[in-house]
Amino acid sequence: MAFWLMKSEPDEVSIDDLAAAPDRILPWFGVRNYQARNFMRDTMRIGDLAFFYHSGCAEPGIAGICEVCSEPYPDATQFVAVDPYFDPKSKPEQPRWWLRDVRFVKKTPYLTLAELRSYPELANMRLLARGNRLSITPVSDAEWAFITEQLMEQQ
DNA sequence: GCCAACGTTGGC
DNA sequence: GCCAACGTTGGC
Repeated sequence: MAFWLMKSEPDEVSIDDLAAAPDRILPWFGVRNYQARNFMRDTMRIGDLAFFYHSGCAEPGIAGICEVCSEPYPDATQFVAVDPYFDPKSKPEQPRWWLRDVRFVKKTPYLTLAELRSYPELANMRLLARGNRLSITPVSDAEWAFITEQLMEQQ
């Protein structure tokens, strides 16, 4: 099993939105970056766990954990002409953008970006790399263990 | 295949 | 709202 970090703007889809969705499942729509798409389409497996990260908000940070729960399938928004994620170059017979569903696992203590940056154990975390903009990044076993066991279990 | 121009992300 | 960093596009 692999671990991931997936960014979402909470104004669009937050951890609470995922928790409130039918069956607590939502498609991870809107990814329009090839590297992030490849992670989602080719590398992820059902059962992988991901940090649900809130970006583009007053205090960005990890808000919870979700689980990859479907095989990849085409992102429907790419074909909808009035959709913000419409891609006129993508054809239904050869979709460019793929996604998977994720299922709510739990909310966690909110770990801000600033706090994450303060731990030497996370110095090499992809999220924290200079200029990183990727919306889906791998998380190492050690990083996952440190965050879930050391940072989220404290009272 | 190079690279300038442009658009986007995302923290601040 | 600003701007650094990065990805994509398209002319050559």
